[in-house]
Amino acid sequence: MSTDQLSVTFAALADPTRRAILAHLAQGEASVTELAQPFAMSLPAISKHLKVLERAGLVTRSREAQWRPCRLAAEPLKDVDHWLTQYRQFWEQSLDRLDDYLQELQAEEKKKGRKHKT
Amino acid sequence: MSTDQLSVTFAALADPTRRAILAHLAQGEASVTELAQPFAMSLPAISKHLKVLERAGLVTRSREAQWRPCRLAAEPLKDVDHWLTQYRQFWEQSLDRLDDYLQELQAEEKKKGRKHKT
DNA sequence: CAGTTAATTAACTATTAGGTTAAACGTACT
DNA sequence: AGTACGTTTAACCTAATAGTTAATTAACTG
Repeated sequence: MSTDQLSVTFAALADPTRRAILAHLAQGEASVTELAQPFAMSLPAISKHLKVLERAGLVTRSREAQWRPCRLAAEPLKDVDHWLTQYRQFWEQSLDRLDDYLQELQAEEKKKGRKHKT
Repeated sequence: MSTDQLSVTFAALADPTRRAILAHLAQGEASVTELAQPFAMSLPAISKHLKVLERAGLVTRSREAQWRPCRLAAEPLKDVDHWLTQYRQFWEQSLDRLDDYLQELQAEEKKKGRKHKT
């Protein structure tokens, strides 16, 4: 795996379990066992997923007695969002083209309408 | 690797070579050799990267004589953008909090101001 | 038809990812 | 001190990634 920040972030996001964990954390802090609960997967597996998320900077952890509560950290997602901006025109553009097309259709309809009226 | 669309897309993006290829294609259509040119990497390696991008739906290809020109397809990026929306509040929120803080400071300033006036 | 150019496929190698079970660690409870 | 709870580490397995070189396919060119 590449080690640049964006690659590490994308790699971390390329797993449904990890994305589900992030979604859970979006609701607020949670312990490892809590996070593991929805999955048919051993605790060490979840622990590894968390480590991946942590290395990507998407999760931070504190210590509280024997628990290691996890929190969402959104900065890398912000970076992804920023990276996306250079491509946004490509789907907005096609919407614009669809818009153009629809407007053209409407214009056509108007013409026909006029024709029918005359 | 997981086979759901989003995982496949993120995995495809988790490589700097592939992201550079996308950036190149954002400038317009290009052949495999053209795309390979900036990299110190064999052609088959690029071919494989292109296949990954193609499977993720990020690139489409046509045939033109012995060339197989590649084009950017942005739909999966749109999906990523959409997925991100559920997290946008997390970095906008912190800006809001900064906003709140600044407003509080201002309010404080006003109070002081009033005090001085009275 | 022979040769050249563009790209892919095949076969191989090394590394990493994602999972397992079993053992160890750290803290709290009695 | 001993036990229970929450979590991580160790050791291992399998499959997938990312790269290589060599051979192959496909289309144009003289």
